[in-house]
Amino acid sequence: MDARSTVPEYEIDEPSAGFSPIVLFRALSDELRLITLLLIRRERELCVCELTEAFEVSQPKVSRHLAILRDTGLVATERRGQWVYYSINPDLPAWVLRVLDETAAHNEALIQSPLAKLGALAERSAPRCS
Amino acid sequence: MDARSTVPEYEIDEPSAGFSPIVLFRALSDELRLITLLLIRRERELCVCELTEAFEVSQPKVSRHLAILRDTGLVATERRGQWVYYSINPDLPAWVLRVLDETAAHNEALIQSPLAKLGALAERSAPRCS
DNA sequence: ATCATATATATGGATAATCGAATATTCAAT
DNA sequence: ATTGAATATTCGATTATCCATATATATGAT
Repeated sequence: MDARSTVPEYEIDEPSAGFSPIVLFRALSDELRLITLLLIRRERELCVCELTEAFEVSQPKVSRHLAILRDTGLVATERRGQWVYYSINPDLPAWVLRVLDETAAHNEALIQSPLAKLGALAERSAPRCS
Repeated sequence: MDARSTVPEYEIDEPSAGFSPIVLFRALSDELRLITLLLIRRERELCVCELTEAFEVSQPKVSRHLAILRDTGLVATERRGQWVYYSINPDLPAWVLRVLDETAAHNEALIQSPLAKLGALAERSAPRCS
């Protein structure tokens, strides 16, 4: 019996080792997580407060989903001052990147609204948090 | 508040209309479903009893997951005699096909075991059920 | 040290996903 | 019509997921 195939809960064995597609798809199967990821991909990097603003949801909610994306290995974090910036994990396997590319290219409407709320801030150097 | 974004439970509004990535990824986030889909993609078409054999799991379990794949719009069914054959939905959006291609190409190990149990039956004309 | 801001985590409850087992349904053949 | 094989569905129970709320940690400034 191979029925013991219990998919782990967002934990990955090694930091960037084998990238299980099940773990990947499970991480992408939540709307807020998927949009968050696509938004980060689009904006290069975003901090928690910016995402909280863009989505108009509670900060713990954003933080929790970001933690899942991080544990899955999809995003990397960098603390700068009091802010934590999330970006696409540079060590992401190429095929995963292509999956994200396809998803982003054909679902632009997904990030439309939060992107508008972020404002055209491609050139910002400090987070636009309150 | 846009917290009312409750992702429906494997039901899709129109048969092959807009293909929500969240619904897609949710369908792919179960191991048995993903492997089933990749196996069907690889073998062109498979009936329930073949899959039941390949996975060594109960028939209702296979059937249930196949129903989810069908409701999601990923697979199509065709009844021939007493058997129901499942195949990749020919109307699948191209980007979804590419996601499946990438996943299949870089996770061949996933279907290795069930594929072996199926045996080399590329030329079979009748299902290899019991 | 204290305070304010940004971020992370813990707790409990509600909802959803999954399973095994039992039962229906469908078709083909007799 | 009855039987048998293939497939589908229902049921109750278990488990996983998600949320809101509250609280904890971390950083920077005073």
